[in-house]
Amino acid sequence: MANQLPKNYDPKDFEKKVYQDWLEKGYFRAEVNENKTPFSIMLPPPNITGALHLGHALDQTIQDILIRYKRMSGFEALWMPGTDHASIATEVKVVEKVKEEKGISKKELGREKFMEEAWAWRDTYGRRIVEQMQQLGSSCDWDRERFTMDEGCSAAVTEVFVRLFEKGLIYRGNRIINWCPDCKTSLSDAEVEHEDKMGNFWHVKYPIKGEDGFIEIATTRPETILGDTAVAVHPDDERYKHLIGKIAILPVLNREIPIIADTYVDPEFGTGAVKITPCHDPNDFEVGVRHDLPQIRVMNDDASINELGGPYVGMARYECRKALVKDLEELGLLVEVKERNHSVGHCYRCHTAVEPLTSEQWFVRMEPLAKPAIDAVKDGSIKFVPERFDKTYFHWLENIRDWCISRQLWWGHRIPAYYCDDCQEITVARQAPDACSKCNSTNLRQDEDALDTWFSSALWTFSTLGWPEQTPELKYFHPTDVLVTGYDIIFFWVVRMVFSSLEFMEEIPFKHVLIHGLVRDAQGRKMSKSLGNGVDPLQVIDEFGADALRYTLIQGNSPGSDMRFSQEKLEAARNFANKLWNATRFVLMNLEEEVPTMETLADSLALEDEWILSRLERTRQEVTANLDKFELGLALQKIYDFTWNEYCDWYIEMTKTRLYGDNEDARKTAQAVLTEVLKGILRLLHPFMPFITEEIWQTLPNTIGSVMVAPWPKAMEEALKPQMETRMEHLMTAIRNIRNIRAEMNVPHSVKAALQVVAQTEESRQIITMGTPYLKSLAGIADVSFLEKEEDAPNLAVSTMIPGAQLYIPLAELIDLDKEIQRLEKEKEKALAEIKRVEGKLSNEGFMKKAPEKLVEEEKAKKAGFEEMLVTLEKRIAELKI
RNA sequence: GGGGAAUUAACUCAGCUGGUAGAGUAUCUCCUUGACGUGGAGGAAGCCGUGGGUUCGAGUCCCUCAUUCCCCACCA
Repeated sequence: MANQLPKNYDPKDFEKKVYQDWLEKGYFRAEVNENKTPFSIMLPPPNITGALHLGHALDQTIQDILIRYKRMSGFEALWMPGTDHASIATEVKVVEKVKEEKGISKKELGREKFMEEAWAWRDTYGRRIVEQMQQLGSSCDWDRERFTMDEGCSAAVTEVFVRLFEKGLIYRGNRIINWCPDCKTSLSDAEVEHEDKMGNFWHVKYPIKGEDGFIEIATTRPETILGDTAVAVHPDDERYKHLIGKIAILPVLNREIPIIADTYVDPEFGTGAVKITPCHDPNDFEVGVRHDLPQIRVMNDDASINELGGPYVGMARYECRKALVKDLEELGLLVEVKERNHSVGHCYRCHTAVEPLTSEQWFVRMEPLAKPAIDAVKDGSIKFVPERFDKTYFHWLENIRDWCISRQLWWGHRIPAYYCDDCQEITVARQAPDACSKCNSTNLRQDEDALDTWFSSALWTFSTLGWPEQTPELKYFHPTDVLVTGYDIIFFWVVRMVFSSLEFMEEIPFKHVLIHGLVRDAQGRKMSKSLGNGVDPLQVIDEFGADALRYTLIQGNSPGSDMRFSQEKLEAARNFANKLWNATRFVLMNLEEEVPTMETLADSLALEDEWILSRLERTRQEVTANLDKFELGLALQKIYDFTWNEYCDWYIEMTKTRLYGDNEDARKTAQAVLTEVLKGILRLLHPFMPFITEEIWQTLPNTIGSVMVAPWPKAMEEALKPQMETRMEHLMTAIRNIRNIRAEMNVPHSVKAALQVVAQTEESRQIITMGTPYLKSLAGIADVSFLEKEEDAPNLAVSTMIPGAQLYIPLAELIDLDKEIQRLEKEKEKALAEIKRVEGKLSNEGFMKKAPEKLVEEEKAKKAGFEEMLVTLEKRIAELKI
């Protein structure tokens, strides 16, 4: 007897060991191998800020399935892992840590020391994330692990910056940007989340200089009044035409500001007169440029009011708002306050309300880069799965504005720009220059700012493969095959990878973008810290195992849509693993020392052997097709159905007669097929549930090495046996019907019935003959006999049928006649309904003319079948009624 | 304001290119049959959101409406 497994499936017994074994054997390693076709996926690098959550688990499970599937299919499969420095998020965390441990600010600590702290953080948390990924079973090539701030990635970042600068696609300028007063840094448009909030709409009147009148404006942010440098009206607005060119007096500050005409103003909106604050509103900034208005920025970096804010200096922005509104009221200049729904931008990291303000920053000119990125998707070079996400992608790129890439942070790639203190020249260079390129001064300062995190992740597909060097890896593995990510970061990342790769590699970064949804809690809510409904993947793994977690995340999930995560689903997944585990135990305990392979069988295959092998091949075909179309949920469902419903519920049960019988050849054949099909299941299931499949694989005879590197099952057209499948279907129908009758008649288990069969066709006779052992073992039949003529059929019996044969079970002493008549009447109703339905179709001229011939034939055959059934039923009922 | 998605059995969701509706969970009945009670056998349960259209035929394609959700947007 071969190996044994413990009675209950307990993943804790082996998951760690199995993973360790894979690692040691180097199975995750991918090399440049010209004899194989490459297949590569770049892991979206998790942030080093924290722990893995279920979203990561989903993201990585999908990638691991694809990678394992391709690896088994003979590709040189590279899954490149890594982590992201997450500039803002990490800096905030490290600042907090420093404050807590040392009681000082980052400025007090100094740049150098601060960076040391941040690197220490990276070491700790970067390591932790890798460990977590390994628990999940992720088969990344860890030898190639990268970090967005490692030497190579940093060199790529500098190279890209310099090249874009030289090409005129990066520039420095004083523009309106999004400012987070809490993180104290600028943000790109993508990093701002807009939220609709109920707020006030304050109507304020500004006096007109030298006149008695006023001009009334409306604002949702009164504190920005301090920075007003004009009032604008529409040039055609009759109400205000006479005021154009006059001077308004800014309340409280008493600054004189012009009343100007600009078509930007919508006369229908608000009062039709707009306060213009060039430093604190993007539109006003444009108006200001057009009219050459002064720029007065009234806020500090923490959004408090600066010295230009007159009496409000030092106040926080909302404090100032309150005070100013009060003052306006006292001055009699506040006309009214209306309630108004408007959208307020928030920082995507700390959720503080973002302040638009002017600031000196670095930008990437987007228009020339966006165009080729749009084309790459339009011409089908890059495909989104599901397709609809290309709309999101196009919309974003078609409306894109220049990308603000500088951040007022230390943790990140420092901008390679050097300022000359003497002549103010800016030198952008790959290496710190010794002297100013213009005046040769050595009074140079490097820009203090760091780059947007996404600037470096945009290069991820090629910076990780050695770019700007033309390494063999880069040539071999790029473009990558699939990018797997959530729909929430299409803007942040996908878009930027595409234009970066097109610009610098002159090719697409990936061929497919597989988009998945969010993992929500059982009530469908987003998982979040504040709700406290987050689920820790490690805890799930601890309780149910990584395989069950992976199963839960994939089962019933279709690309692009969100999913709910619940305890019940985990239990179902665990139960499936347990089922497979026990099926294996069954196989193992029935094997003998020598197990023949499929090639060395002495006996011919039985009906159920051919059937299960045919079904396995069909399943293989479907699963492979599904995987190729990224339909992972469907693929898994099919493996599940085959394993549980066909292999366990039918095939295993049917082999028992041979396994426990005296015929050694038949016994060995059953053993061989049981093992063979189980191996097939393990290989198909391995990408989804790597641990249990490996653990089981190792216990089976005639396996070499690991299931992880076993070949994906090859096509075996010759295994398809449609006739056997049909025969089995009929036999299964017979067995089910008899079981059904027994259940309805409440026949005790101990009572074995005789079965008498009237077979009209040779085929049905064969099915019953071949199926006799199974009718006995699975349907509680004592013996089977054939009747020559229908007239010989017993009267006091229950009956059922399969195509071509009537089956009688004489249970005279047990059956309730009325009940049986009732049962038959019900069947008759069903048959009548079916005949009616089919007749309807067949008498439909259109159907007969236009439907495919095959379908018409099928319907005709069905009709004949039901009519035959009806005749038999009617006869039976008549007989019983006597 | 623009775009997208969802609406299928009590619950959570599948359902590819149109051909008589599926799974898991829950529920009901029975079963300690030599892998598994994390199990086995059987059952009940669906006008596939509304109204129209295309078609011989629509859960599946097109339009309308309703409800819910998501994304985008410089409505001062």
